[in-house]
Amino acid sequence: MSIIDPTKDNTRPTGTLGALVEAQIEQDIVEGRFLPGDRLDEEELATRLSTSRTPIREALRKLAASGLVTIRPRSGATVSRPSLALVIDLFEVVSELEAFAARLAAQRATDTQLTAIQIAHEDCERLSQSSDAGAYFNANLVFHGAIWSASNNVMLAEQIGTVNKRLSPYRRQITFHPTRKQDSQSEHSQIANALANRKPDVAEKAMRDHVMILSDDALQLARTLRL
Amino acid sequence: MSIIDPTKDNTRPTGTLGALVEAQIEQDIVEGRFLPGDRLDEEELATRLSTSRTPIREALRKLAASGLVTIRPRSGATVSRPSLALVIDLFEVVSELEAFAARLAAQRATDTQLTAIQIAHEDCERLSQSSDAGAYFNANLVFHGAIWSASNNVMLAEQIGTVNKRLSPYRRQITFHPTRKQDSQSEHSQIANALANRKPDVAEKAMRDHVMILSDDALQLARTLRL
DNA sequence: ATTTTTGTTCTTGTATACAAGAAATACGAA
DNA sequence: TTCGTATTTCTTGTATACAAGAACAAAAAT
Repeated sequence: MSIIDPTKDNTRPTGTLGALVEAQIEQDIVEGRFLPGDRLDEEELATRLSTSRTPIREALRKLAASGLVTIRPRSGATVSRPSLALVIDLFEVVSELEAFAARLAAQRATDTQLTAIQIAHEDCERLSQSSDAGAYFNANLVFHGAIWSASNNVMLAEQIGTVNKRLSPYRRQITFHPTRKQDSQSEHSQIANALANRKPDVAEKAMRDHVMILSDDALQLARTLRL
Repeated sequence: MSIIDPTKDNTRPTGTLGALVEAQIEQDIVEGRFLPGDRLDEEELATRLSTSRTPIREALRKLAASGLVTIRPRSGATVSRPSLALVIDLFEVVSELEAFAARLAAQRATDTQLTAIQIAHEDCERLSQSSDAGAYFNANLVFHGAIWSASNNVMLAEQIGTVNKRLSPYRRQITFHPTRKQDSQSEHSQIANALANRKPDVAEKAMRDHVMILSDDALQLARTLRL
């Protein structure tokens, strides 16, 4: 498991690498290379990212503020491992936010944004046939992201993104389910249609249901993993 | 303007003061002693809070992650001064979240939580007569907080709290309007009634409208302040 | 055997030193 | 004067040293 991407140049000595450090750690969590509960040793991270503890600490604080990391005073940082109850709460919040984004998108999306959604939808369609689960996961993210963006509410999009990052450890594995991809696609179609026809109520409901189903799957998984 | 509370002992040499530093700076922003746009000089804060730059920097990073502070690389930190468009977006998000919280509270609040809401409502009523605008502002916050908490969704309550902190510079001054307090109280009554009678739809709508009106007032103020 | 206690080690928390970029200022030319 | 440029100063970014609490392990007592 190589944390550092060998294709990237990590030898550059100067620059504001604090931000890079944060991005790197965040990626490692979101993409599942660090798992919930994993200890994040400052010195270990520092040597691994070839820097000192200072930028690491600052990055960890930021990630803690966003909820991705938990810091216990004098005890170090770990990847957040929220209780099942908290994960349920998070899903509840994100489904409401995404539903709201869909409503706003139906009201406000520009034509360009609508076509972007359509294209993302078609990409999903294509990849739902393929066996590359990771690719479908990413395409799915693009589809949802296009809607957040089409809500034309920057803060809403940001909030959804933050919450989604916290949920990604639990969401990531779901699309592996074979039948789920088919269902998901038909739900996407409903959503895309509602947006294209500018039906806020329909879009909102379709999106809420869609995310809720995802939530249920994720929660079932979380339960079997004895979260 | 004394940033440091003179009643507190700030001479203690040890302890995990990083958290205290963060809380202190956050308070200074939320309570309006630092205004949007104000520069947050690390060394100045360090001497003022009688510590070194390290804890200050870590606190500033955390606050930046929560949106209260903006850090431009190699240029230092300032209190975030979002554009009018962003403030509008934030209000839109928070009104939706609070509306959702009201809906959930109507569905799930325990009897104890309902009475807490009722008591907070009565406190508001009492203080709406008084001339102490700050006291009313705080009572109002308690009333809303009781509802967030009664939603029995920890993450939702947390999110609303975070967004509200970002808006506090713009919200704080509104309750000064004399007629507004009366209207606000009647809106609170509607909300409290809907919750007591467990009418989710009514509670949701009443809360959304209530927050929206506050938003409009705040935005008008923000406009006159040439945000 | 279990539990308590004590000591050691390891990690985090804080302070400080140094490096390096940004802002401000002063100077010179048009 | 005004603009451009060079220089200086100041602040932030990073590394490291030291302090202090927490986790761990070993030993002693029950």
